[in-house]
Amino acid sequence: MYFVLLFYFIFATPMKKKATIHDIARELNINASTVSRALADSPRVKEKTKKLIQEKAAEMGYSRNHLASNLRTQRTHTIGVIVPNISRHFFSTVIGGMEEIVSEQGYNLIICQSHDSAEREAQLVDTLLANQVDGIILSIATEQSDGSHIQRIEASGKPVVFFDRECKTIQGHNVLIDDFSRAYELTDSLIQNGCRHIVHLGGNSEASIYQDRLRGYKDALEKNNIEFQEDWVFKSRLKQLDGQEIAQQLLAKDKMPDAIFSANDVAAIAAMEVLQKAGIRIPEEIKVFGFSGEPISAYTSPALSTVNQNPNLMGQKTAELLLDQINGTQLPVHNTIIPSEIIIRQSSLKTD
Amino acid sequence: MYFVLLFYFIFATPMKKKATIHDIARELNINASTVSRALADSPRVKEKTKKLIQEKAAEMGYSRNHLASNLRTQRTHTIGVIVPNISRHFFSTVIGGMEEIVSEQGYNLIICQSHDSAEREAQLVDTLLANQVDGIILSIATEQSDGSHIQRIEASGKPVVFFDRECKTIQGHNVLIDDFSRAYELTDSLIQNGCRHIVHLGGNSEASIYQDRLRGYKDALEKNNIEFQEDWVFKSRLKQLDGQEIAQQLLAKDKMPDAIFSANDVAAIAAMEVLQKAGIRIPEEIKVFGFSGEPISAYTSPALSTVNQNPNLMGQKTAELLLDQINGTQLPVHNTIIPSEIIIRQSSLKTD
DNA sequence: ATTAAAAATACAATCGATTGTATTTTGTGT
DNA sequence: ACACAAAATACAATCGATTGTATTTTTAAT
Repeated sequence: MYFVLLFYFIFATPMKKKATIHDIARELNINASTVSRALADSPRVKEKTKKLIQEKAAEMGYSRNHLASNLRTQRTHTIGVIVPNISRHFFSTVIGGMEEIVSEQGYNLIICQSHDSAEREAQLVDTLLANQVDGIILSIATEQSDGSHIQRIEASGKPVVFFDRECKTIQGHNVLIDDFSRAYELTDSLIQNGCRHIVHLGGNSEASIYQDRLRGYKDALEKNNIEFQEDWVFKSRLKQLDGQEIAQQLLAKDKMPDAIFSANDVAAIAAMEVLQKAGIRIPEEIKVFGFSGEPISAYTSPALSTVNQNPNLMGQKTAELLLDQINGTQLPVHNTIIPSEIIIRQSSLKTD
Repeated sequence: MYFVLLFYFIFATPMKKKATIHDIARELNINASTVSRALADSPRVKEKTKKLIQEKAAEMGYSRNHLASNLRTQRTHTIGVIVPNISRHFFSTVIGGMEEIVSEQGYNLIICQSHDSAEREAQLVDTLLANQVDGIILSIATEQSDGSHIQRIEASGKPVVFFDRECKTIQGHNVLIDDFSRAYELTDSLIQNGCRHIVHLGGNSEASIYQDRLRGYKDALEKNNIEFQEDWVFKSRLKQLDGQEIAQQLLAKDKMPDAIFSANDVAAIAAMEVLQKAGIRIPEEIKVFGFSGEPISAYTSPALSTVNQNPNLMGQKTAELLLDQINGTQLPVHNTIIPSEIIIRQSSLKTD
């Protein structure tokens, strides 16, 4: 037995026991509650003993155990964030914006990726709730789901804010851009530049953003007296491969479109490359318009027209809204619209 | 008093008290410890009562409180990650790789940004330690520091792995690429393509990666009998603005260089744009080589030569190494080198 | 039926900090 | 010096789950 202890101390020395308030209390012949109050700078402790305790704490390398503190106070100062994919520029920028806001108030973010899987998203929600986060920020997976995990958040009473993808399962705060208007504007811009046969690369039709972009497209066609054609719409996950495949399909057709409106930049760029390799000139023969404002879009040749979604601002607003809820400033549930604008570049311009 | 309670229940209804193991125990006239064991599927509980308990738990919507559990077990299954900036493609991809690995073993990541400030980094380290993370992954800020916060990690006995930026403060695991060799190779490649006057845009000279890239550059010059000139090296933070300013400085000189080796892509692209706007043709008059493999580099015109750092793999290896340490598989401290390769594109090619 | 062994469950301490209440100490006025 | 209020500190319960030990119940063997 002693042998084992010896063994333990020799080989596991890094495992130093951290000092607790009780250790400090013992050293000073004082009660732990006083130590706790002193370290919290409570007026209930005499200045002199406060100083004594704080010095001893520093000397012993004390650091408050947040687990214990959080358990007692029922607050963790931690916010759970679930996004489809952290390495997409849009999302990492949104998160950057959130971080700016929450860190000012001493909050931390736990960031998780759903990879657009509803099942994983549900898992993550449960983990976050079990970890007692103070609130959840969620960009819902495009994959269809019964929304039961969303209801679990609601049942927990924890504040939640949705961004980018609107939540229809429960009444909650959504921070969005006006996908419909931007889609309308960009489609209209293509038409003004002479396009009459505009193909749309759309995303999962369960997701509100893709529904709205499609609606904007349809509406612009209608207003310009262009008949909407079902087979001009290609639905996919809008990954690089999807863009490439759809471009191939277009190349195989008798009649090529004179424009492509892709619901994201990744697919737009992929399609553009395939078309160009096949000898098609952009924007002369086909104009292309993307969506989501990836930084790459400025560097493609020709530069890709797209939509700036102000992701940093979106992150800030989302975080502010959540903190307001956490702090009890009960705001009426509503949707916040973040300003956005279409960016017209070479790829969609008229050429004479 | 009752009135206050009434008020509370009417207006704060979302605040539902979650069921605890004690609640379940009370309902079943059983002891909480048995409930705890049943939910952990311990063999010490009869199958019949286990089922009873699990059903009741489900019925009451029970969910384990990780705070309490973590406090007792002294493990949080949470890993703290500190990176300079989450929205840089390299880092978000590294994090993606980490997440793939740790989520398999039921771990979560707390992701923080240091913005390359040593002070903020130190703060974050303390917060993470106070939150009792099971380990820390760190890409050290380039800003100089006394390294005291690194020593605090060591003192805590918590496992730590460094990646991308080597830690010289303490002996620890580092996951790196061979910056020296890649810098050597790319400089040599420029020389083979006829360049004799190669300017280097370097980063903070405290950071090992920038030291090594500079060394590779110097070494390649020396091996090719080209005299190293101090004023060919421009040190900066390698942001967009830095690249632009340095390009302006170059334009103002009597004799322009015939190549630029930038220690990152952002500065390389910024410089390239300024030079091109001034009428200089790339790669005909000046060849440019970047570093870090930003996706944008493939889309600039001309496409930018760069170095692929395999960030996803780097994240995976880093996470594996940390988990090994957490799980007690004590590996000897060492540096892990992730394969990397130079990507030669249009911007650095010889033109005849 | 008796009893030892094995199985199942109950008890109680613990993790570390917080906080309402009780107690002791200090200070003031007379 | 005494009473009394105010200030400072101590006590003890609590947050919710875990776990070593003690106790009760069940099973099996004689």
